Amino acid sequence: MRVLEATNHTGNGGQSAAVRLRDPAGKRDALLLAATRLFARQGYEATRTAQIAARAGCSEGLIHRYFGSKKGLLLALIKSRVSKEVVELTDQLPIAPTLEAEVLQLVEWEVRNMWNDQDFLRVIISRGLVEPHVGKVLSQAGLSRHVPAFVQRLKHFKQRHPVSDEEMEGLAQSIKTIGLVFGFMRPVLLQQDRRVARKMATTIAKIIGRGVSERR
Amino acid sequence: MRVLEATNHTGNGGQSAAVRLRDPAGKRDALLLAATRLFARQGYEATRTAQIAARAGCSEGLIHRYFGSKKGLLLALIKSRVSKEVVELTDQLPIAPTLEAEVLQLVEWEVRNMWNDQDFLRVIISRGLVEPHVGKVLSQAGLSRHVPAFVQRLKHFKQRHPVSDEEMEGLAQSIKTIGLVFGFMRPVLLQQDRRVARKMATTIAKIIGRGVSERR
Amino acid sequence: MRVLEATNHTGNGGQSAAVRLRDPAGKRDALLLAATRLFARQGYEATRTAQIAARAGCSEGLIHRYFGSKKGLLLALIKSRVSKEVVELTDQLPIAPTLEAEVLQLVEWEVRNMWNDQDFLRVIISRGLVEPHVGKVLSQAGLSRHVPAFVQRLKHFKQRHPVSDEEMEGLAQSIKTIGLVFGFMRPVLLQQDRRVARKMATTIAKIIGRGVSERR
Amino acid sequence: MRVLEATNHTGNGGQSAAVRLRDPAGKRDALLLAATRLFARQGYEATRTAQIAARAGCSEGLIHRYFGSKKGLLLALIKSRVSKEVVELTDQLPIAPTLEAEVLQLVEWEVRNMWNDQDFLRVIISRGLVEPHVGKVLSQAGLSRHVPAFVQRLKHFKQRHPVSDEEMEGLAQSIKTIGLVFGFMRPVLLQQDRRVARKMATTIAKIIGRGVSERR
DNA sequence: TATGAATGAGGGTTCATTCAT
DNA sequence: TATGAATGAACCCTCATTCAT
Repeated sequence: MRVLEATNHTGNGGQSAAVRLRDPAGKRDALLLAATRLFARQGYEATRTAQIAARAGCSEGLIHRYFGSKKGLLLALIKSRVSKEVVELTDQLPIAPTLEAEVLQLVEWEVRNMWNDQDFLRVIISRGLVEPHVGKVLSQAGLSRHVPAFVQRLKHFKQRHPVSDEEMEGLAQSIKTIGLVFGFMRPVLLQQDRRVARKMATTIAKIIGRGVSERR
Repeated sequence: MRVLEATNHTGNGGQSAAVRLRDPAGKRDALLLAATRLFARQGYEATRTAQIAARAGCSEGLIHRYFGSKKGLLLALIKSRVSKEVVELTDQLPIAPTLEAEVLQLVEWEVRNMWNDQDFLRVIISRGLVEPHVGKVLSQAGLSRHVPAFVQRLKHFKQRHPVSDEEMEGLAQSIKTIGLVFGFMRPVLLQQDRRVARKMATTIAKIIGRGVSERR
Repeated sequence: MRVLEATNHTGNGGQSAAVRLRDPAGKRDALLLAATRLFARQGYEATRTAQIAARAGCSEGLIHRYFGSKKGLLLALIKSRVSKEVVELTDQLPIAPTLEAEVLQLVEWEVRNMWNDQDFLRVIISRGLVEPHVGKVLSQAGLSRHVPAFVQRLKHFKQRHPVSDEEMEGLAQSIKTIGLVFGFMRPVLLQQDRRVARKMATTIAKIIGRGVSERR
Repeated sequence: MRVLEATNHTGNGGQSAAVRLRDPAGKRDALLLAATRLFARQGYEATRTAQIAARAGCSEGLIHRYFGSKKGLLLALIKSRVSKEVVELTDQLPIAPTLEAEVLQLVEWEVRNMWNDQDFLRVIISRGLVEPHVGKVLSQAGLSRHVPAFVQRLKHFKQRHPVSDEEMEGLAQSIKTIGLVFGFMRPVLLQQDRRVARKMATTIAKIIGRGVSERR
């Protein structure tokens, strides 16, 4: 019972389905995809290489040919993810009219992102607790991603709401923090209802928004 | 790469190693302690029962006599921790004069607590990602602990700063959230400098404090 | 949940039941009894010393004090059985009027005996297959027991039915053989219906009886 | 007291031991063969999987790949034996001229067979005493095999020696019984001299033969 | 005498990795 | 290139035996 998650990556649509052998890049990707899912749900150690191969629809030996070892597969998986292009924030998210509204929409965006990235976060958080080397990449790929972009956007409101650089950084970090906790930790780890978590995130976002916009 | 961790952790000073001690409760505790430490640093799967026994200064067989299995040891460890008495908050932390100051001191207290509980958090977070059953206890033992007490304390300021119940809850949750991220996730998982993290927590605490105390 | 098969062996009926400690001979017997039953039903290797102690209502350590080791217990068990007094055959079984009737009643008696001795036979047969030393005692305690007595009884009919010594011996051995197979092997090992087996034994006994009494 | 039993039993003569042979069916058979021998001589429990693998000339892991577990190996061994084709009796054993001679030759044939099957009988008898499920197969594979064929052959003499169906069945069963006791139990279990046992079987066979052929 | 806490050698089994095909 | 049969190191666990109490 093989689950073929590997779809055509070569784009040679006309090829017979039965002769889909010889597709190195496709198998590589299939292995990465299968490993991400399985490592995320069962943990790295509890996942068997045989399982990964089965899910990817190829043989165990290929894991070693392509990635050298099970650990090599894990590292490749993380690397491939980290090097993924950062989506251009402004392209998909216009700046809000007020600072409070901006904080709110950024928090909501983050919460959504963290939820969508849950498989990767599961892998990297559980491994990061054990392998310091892996832990460090979480800064880049998880909790610092977009922070400069956030700061950039928040600066638009500096005129009306003069905020120190320190507070600006704090604000951006809060957004990431809330995203992590209410988009991932609570719904995924604690299995809290997702809507409840999102609601709470919104409430907090409002408090924070008020905290930076209101000045004595 | 096997780390052999000592043999005498029971603190029975100059006693010869060959002596066969008879101390059920002591050995039980020693095993729980050793397991907590090792599970925290290497992960549950990567920790060998032989290692735990060595660190606890007793034989491997005892793990199975007392806890049935390696997994039983993990569960006992979690249970014993969860059932630990919650420290009476007010006893050690007088209520601050202003709401802002209270928020600040609670955040600092939380950050400190999370840091001190890091071994337990490491274990329960990495296991919780894999075993849903374990994940659920984190709600009680980690992220909801003290929340009612926080709310209680914050109500003292209701007169001067009228805050809705929803916001009150959000406020308490923020404190836990900041504690988790800046007391544990950043310094432990991301290996960020502890003082930097604490500083950032303070900054955010101030923003939040202002957010609830200032009203339009 | 201890099964106390050990009843009072000291005969000091007046003793309080609660103070039944200190009864060496009783515990020894209880251990032998428990071991026989368990070795018989589960096999020697699969039986745990803890199980034996529990069934005998005493501690594991006692097995080693009394018998030195688990194997010592097995050997003691066999020895105690072998040295048991052979019941005087004639006391309970009057000689039949004819040779055929005598063969028949001896076969029936043997079949019954083998069935009653099944626990001991189970132990000694399964161990005998593995330990040559143990195997040898089966000759004495199982398949040769009473053979001389059988021959003695059958000689009463020599006058009317002149049978060679060789055939006399063969006749006695047949009786043992039928007893073993239809009193033990078939009902116990093959789980054949006991009455069916007994019936078959009777049929064969008659053929044999005829074989020695009829002469050309 | 560990007995190290060789390494090369596969009969692949001068081949280097380091060569990694690829021969699934061959290894499977080698494991079954090695296991039969070892289980027979030392008992199932006392036989180590490492020992079996060594004797079969392959690795321990293969036992689990092919048979799932040590117990699976035992069951496979029994099954493969039971399903073996029954040799056509008439092909190798012409019917004797008289009933007495026929009984005699069948007994001798059975005694020989039981002796030759001793390894399988050792395994199945000692296991059958412990596992009822296994015990049942002995009926088919041991003590009932050929019984119908015996009856068939004996019917040839019905004209001259009218024998009831019941006696016919008893006669066939006697032959199996004598075969088991004098071909296996006595020489193997009791270590009685084989020739002595065979002689005794012959004597009894004659008595029985006379018992069915002579009529009043 | 009797207990049962403690031991530790050794077992069956798993699984990442290798390599003949 | 791809496979999966074969390996073997190392794990968790069992249990007869020892010994402090």
